[in-house]
Amino acid sequence: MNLADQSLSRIAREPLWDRAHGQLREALLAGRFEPGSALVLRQLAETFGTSITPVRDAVSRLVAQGVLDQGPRNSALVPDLRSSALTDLMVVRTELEGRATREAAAKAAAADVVALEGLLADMRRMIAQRQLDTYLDIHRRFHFGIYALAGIPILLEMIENLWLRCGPILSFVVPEYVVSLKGTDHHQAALDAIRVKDGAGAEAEIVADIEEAGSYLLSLADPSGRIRRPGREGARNANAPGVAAP
Amino acid sequence: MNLADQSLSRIAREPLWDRAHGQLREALLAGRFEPGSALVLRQLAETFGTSITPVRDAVSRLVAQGVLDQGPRNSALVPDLRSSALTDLMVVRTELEGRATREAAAKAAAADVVALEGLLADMRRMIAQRQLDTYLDIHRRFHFGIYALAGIPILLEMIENLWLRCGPILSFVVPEYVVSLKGTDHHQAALDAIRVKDGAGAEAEIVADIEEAGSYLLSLADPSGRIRRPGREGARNANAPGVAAP
DNA sequence: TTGTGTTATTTGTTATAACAAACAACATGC
DNA sequence: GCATGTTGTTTGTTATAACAAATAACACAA
Repeated sequence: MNLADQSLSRIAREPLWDRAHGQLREALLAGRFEPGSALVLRQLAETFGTSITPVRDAVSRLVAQGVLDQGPRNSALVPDLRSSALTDLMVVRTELEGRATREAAAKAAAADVVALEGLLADMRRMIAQRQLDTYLDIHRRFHFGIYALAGIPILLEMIENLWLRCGPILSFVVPEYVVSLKGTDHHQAALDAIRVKDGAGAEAEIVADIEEAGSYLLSLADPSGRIRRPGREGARNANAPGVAAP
Repeated sequence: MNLADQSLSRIAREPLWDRAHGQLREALLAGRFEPGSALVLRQLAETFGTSITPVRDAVSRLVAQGVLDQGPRNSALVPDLRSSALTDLMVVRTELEGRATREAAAKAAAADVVALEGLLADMRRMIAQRQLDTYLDIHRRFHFGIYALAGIPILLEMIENLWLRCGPILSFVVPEYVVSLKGTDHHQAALDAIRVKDGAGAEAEIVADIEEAGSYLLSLADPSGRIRRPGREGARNANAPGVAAP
């Protein structure tokens, strides 16, 4: 055995399609894609500085996951959620995230609760400072921090998939709903319930959190059922804004 | 308008990768792939009579859906379910299929129940005649017939994904468990509950059905947790047996 | 015999080009 | 003027070849 084994770490090889997939995922979750817009392979390939092959791979995986819709001509569209689709999504989310929370309450250690408490404090700070982009990120880490405690990888994977499906409109809650601090009390209450291992209580709070945010989003629907971004400024650029080349 | 509109029907264009994806799906569900075996792109391409491009597309979609595992070198493996993974899968399945059944009971019409009763009769006949391959198929149609009544497309899609994940070992229940008719009473009871719109009762029966079959599969696990096919005859051929060229 | 370096083979990844279907713009004919 | 056919452009699909990483087989030296 030589010195190398102690100081050098494993080199991870990440294919281009994997990086493209990751970037698209993050962009979706941050709401940087306009609902209803089409993802054009050659355009994205140019943005990423690759050929269309890895991009096609990344996009088709997203479609397979149900994160992107497939439009006419097998094109990939950013889902333009309607009221009914959102309602359905909420049914599955409450079911799965509720169950995960219940399991988490049974298994959470004191240290886990402390860590989550820290995230909660961060969330409050981000709102106070109007750092709404990073708020969304920490908020996500808080929820998934709970779900991870359940220790059921497959459950976690499916919940992640559901969030990705909501991705394009998730950020719609920021300007108005989040700033009014409406969700935070449910978060705090859920965490308090987890601390005392009250599984049913924790589940109820998380479900309430999801349904309250869902109701707000539903209230944004226009008569046709399409859910629109509440802000007054126009729609952002449709294709891969903010997605830096790898 | 001319005669053509009345006699000719829409021509559906189905890409090669879509057909490959469909065939792999069916083969998985029928248990024609040996758990733990690797899917080799060039081999499948030759089987299908295409280049590797559409095959790669189909396989990568399956991996993205979590239906296939990814092994070293980004290769695609038929999942070799261990006890813990199966247990986790059962948690999510009972949660989702239970909810779907409850919703179905609330919305089922008399005609729906009649149709399901027919499938149930078919299932009994298939067992009696030892047509176990077609039994599995009708059994699947029975379950999904119920879940479809819930009228929640996203829920249905996720349940389908869960079945695909169990696919490689689903057929393990056939030789011993199914023939003993252990599951059929739950099926009948669930349907009876749906008929009288007893959502909770129907849910309980479906959950019991899933958990009973799950327990049986769990009992097949060897000391390492790997779940083996109960029959005495050796493992079937690893790569795409019975998958006809398109 | 055992450890090590080399080579051949396997297999997923990427780029590229040819292809085909859909759509839009335009021109043509009644 | 409106319907219809034509053409060009856009864009996803497929085949092919070159590539790169991992693995296995083998040869050679200590």
